[in-house]
Amino acid sequence: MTEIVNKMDVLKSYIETKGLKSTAQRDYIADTFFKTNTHISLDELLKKVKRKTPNIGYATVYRTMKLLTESGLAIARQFGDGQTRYENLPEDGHHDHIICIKCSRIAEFSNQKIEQLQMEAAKKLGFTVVNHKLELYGYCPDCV
Amino acid sequence: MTEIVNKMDVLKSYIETKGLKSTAQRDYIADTFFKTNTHISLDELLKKVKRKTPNIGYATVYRTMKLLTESGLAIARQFGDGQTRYENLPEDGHHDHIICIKCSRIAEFSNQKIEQLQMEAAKKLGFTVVNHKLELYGYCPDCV
DNA sequence: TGGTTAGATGATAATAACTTTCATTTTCAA
DNA sequence: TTGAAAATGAAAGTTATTATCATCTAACCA
Repeated sequence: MTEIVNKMDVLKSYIETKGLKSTAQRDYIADTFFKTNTHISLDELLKKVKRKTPNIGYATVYRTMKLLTESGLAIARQFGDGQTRYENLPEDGHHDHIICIKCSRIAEFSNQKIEQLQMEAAKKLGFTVVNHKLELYGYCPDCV
Repeated sequence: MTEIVNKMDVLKSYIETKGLKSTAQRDYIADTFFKTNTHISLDELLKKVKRKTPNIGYATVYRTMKLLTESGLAIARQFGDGQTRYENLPEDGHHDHIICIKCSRIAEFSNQKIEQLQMEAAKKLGFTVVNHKLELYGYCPDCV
């Protein structure tokens, strides 16, 4: 609950900083997204939003998610199915994904040791890491 | 040199197994791709191929890369620029990528310890890993 | 070897996802 | 309140990918 309020506040302040205006549509789309746990696509989010407000258009959802991505409140990801999927900013820090190649189920995990080794590997090449993406592909317990 | 011959042989046997026919166009596209070190897009590969055989069409390049991907000789990747890029099957085992978010330079690295930790993390969730993708994003030595 | 046929090709059309445009509506600071 | 700036929704435009279709060609066989 406090989570949702906080994200909304972050969004509000981002909007204010950028000199944008707040609208009912954007608020509702953002709120709906913030309450989502899955990696949602634009079409899926649009469908969800339309249940209560049928007159919202695809473009508005698109623009809202673009804004949320810019502000760091959403993360855009490509899992290889040809669609961009949006993920909520995790409260408890970064996590990685493991995707079942049979049923498409996505589980999450995080491993501090891996992160550390990544940093070290990058450093060796003279790179500075600001972000990373780790995806494992395999079979989930139900599909093995 | 032997590398290219081997990959061609693998392709030939894959074609035979599947009951397909061999063609000059496909051979030339595959050969060109095998000699490529970069993560090449369809358009880039088409351009390369057209230098010697201008009458080859996009569709043939597309279909050839699809075939190479199916046969495991190429790896399709999405680095987030909206295009699928194809990478040669590495001789020396799997590697990961580190991408400069300023100049787009892509460096490669591999770390056995990371791979091992991935396996362990997956196992904890009951998953079996068959593949993975690790990308670090940051600044390269020239762009820091 | 020539005929047959299933696969391959190249041009083009069709999709699908994403992005932009534009007329209109809404927000909000003065 | 009002007017400039931003937002919206519908629709059009892009871009990359995939499918279609009329030939063409490889490869097997009589």
